Amino acid sequence: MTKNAELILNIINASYDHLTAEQIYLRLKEDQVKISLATVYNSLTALYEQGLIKKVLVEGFPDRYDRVRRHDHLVCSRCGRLTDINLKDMTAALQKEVPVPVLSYDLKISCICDECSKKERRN
Amino acid sequence: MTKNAELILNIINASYDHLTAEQIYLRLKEDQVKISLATVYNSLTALYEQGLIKKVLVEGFPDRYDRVRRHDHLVCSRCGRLTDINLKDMTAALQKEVPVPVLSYDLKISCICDECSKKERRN
DNA sequence: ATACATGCAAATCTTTTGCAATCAA
DNA sequence: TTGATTGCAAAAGATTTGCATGTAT
Repeated sequence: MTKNAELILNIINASYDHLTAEQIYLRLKEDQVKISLATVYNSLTALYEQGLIKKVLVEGFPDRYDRVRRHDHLVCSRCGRLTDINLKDMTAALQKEVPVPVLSYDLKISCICDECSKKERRN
Repeated sequence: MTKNAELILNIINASYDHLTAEQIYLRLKEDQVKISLATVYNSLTALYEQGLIKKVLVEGFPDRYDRVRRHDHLVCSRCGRLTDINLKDMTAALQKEVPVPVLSYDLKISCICDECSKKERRN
């Protein structure tokens, strides 16, 4: 684990913001860390392959990075905002329906976030 | 709805294969349809915006296109293969846990497909 | 005639890679 | 010294776009 990778892992684990590679890069620069975007990407890939972080893919947005602790997501269908939600683990229930071993699952719930709701009510 | 868009919609609705834009393009060419890849992409975007098809995003794979009828997916974590699975609609149950209206949800179950299981047992 | 659909090539965006320079053990 | 890490710039892959041309009503 390189020092840079550790910094990046800390940022991800300390934030609920589902940051993109570029946002992580900018945050590091703000903190006066001398690093390139390529190194951010490479470190993210390494962390991902070690299972230390997760990726969240949403149509129309660059990959966002996330903690590994199990949780689900609300996705705003207007602005793409991701919000964590802690639902009960469904692995066992899903396993009853699936003919092969369930390794994990990914649940995204589509909704309209408060901010976008307000915006729409104004118009 | 243009003739090309209709052809593409028919391909998607007639296949369980979760085709990529390029695969759709190749399938059309096989059928002697004169069309460009750009038009395939443009038509897919139009169909998607009209809510007539869905996209399936999986890490490391180009977008794949799918029917709109509600169903969930098994995703092979080795080869990326997508398999439809018909689980009970969970919208009502999720709504009880979520403080904003649930528009829809997307559930991907990670597993290892039969073919990859066999391959691994051989080695 | 008008508006839309098409195809091509170029542009875009995100991410990955080759490689030389640098750093750390 | 040796091997890993870094940064840069270039490449890559997927998708979108500008624009001139073609098509259908």
